[in-house]
Amino acid sequence: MPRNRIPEATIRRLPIYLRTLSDLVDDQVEVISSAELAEKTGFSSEQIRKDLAYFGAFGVRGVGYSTSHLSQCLRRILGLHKEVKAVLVGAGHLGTALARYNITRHKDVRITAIFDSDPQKTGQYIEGVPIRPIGEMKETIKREGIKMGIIAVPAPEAQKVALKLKEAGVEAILNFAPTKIVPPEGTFVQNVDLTLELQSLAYYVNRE
Amino acid sequence: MPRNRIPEATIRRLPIYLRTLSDLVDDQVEVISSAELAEKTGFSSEQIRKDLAYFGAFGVRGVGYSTSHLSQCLRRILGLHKEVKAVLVGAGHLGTALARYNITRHKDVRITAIFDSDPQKTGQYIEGVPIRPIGEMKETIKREGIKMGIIAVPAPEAQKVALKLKEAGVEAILNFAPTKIVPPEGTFVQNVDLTLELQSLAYYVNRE
DNA sequence: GACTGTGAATAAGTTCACAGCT
DNA sequence: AGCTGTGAACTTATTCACAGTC
Repeated sequence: MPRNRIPEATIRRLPIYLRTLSDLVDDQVEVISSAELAEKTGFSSEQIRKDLAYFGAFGVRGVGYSTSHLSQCLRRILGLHKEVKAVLVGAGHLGTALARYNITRHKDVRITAIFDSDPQKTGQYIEGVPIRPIGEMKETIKREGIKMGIIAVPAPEAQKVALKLKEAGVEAILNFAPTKIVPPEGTFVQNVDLTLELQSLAYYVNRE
Repeated sequence: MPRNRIPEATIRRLPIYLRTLSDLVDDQVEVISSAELAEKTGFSSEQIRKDLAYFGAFGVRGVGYSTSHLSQCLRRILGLHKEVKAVLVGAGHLGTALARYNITRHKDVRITAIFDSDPQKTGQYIEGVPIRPIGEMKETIKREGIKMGIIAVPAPEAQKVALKLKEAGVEAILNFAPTKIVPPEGTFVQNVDLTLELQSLAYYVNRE
C-alpha cells in the first residue's frame, strides 16, 4: 500500500532486494541490516532504507530487518504473493528460450499460455505448455484473467500484438521485439532490446 | 569524440536513434528534423537535440539532420563503424537463443566465440560458431582481441566468469545471469535480468 | 551502541524557451 | 520561416547527515 507515488527506479530495485532476502531466508539468516543488504546488492544502504520506507516502516531501529518478514512484504508489494500468470506471444528462438527459462525456474511469474502465428509451431509444447494459434489468444487471456504479456515476435508485428493484448485485458507488457512499443492506453510497457544493449555497451569498449 | 562526460542515459538512446536512422536511409529519406525523429522514437525533440549536441553539431539549422551522415556519426560514436567482436559464455537455453538471435540478425556486434564448461556441448555449433571448452577462453579472447563479453551462465558462476573475462582483456560485459555482477576494475557491466524485469512488471498489474 | 527513517543537500536527467544559423 | 544548439528552470533520483528508537 504505497503512501504516495513510488519512483520507478525504486520498483525496479525491489525484486533485487527480494531475491537477496530469499537467499538469506534459505540460509537461515533471520535479520539483516541495510548496510549488509547494501553490500550484497551493490546499492547504498541509504537508498535501500529510503526505498523500503516508501512502503512503511519494516525495520527495527538498532537491529535491522527481519528477512522473512521483509521478503513477504516485498512479495506483497510487487503483487507476487499469489502466482502471476503471463502469456508469451512468439515462440521463436528467443521466445522459446524465455519460456523454458521461466517455466523451469520461476514460480512467481509464470508463463501459462504461449501463442504463435506459425501453424508449424502450434500444437507443439514448451516445457509442457502448448503453443496455440494466435486466434485463440484473446479468448484465453480473458478466460484465464491474464494481466501480463511477453512479446517476442518480429518487430513489425510487435505494436499490433501489444494492442491485441491490451484489448484482451493485459495491463503490463514486457517487449523483447527490437522496436519500441508505444504503450496502449492503460498499459505499462517495458522494452528490453538485446541488440540495443549490445550496441550501447560497445560505446564503453576502449574508453575512460 | 565526446566533449565532456556523456550521461549514461544518452548512450542508451543512441542505438535507438541509429536504428531509426538506418530505416530512414533504407527508405531513401535524406533529411529528418528532431521533431520527426522524436515522433518515431518516442523521445522528445529537445532531448534528441541535446543528446546529439554532446558529440558536436551534426544538424543544419532550419533544415534538420542528414540521415546518412548522422547514422554514420552515431555508428562511429558507438564504436560500431568496425565490426565489434563479442564472446558468449554459457550455451544453455538463454545463451543459445541469444547467440542464434545475434548471429543470424546482427552485424555490428557479432558473437564470434562461444564457451561452455559442459563437455557435452563443446564441439557443437550454433549458427556456425563452435562451442569451445571454457579452458580455451582466455587465450582465444586475447588472440582475437575481443573486448566484449556476454555472460549467460548460472548465477553462482557469473562473478567468476566476469573476472576471467576481465583478465583476458574484456572491457564491457553484458550479464544475463540472474545475479548482480560487481564490475571488475576497469570494466563496464550491464546487468539484464529477465526474471527481475518480469517481477517489477508485476507491480504495475492492477494499479493506477 | 547500533541501525532505522527521513528532511535537507546534491547530483543527474528532462523540459522549457529562445537566440542564432541557413 | 524553420529548425538546431544551448543556458536556465524544473523534475527526478541519490547521497548526506542526523534525530529517533530499540
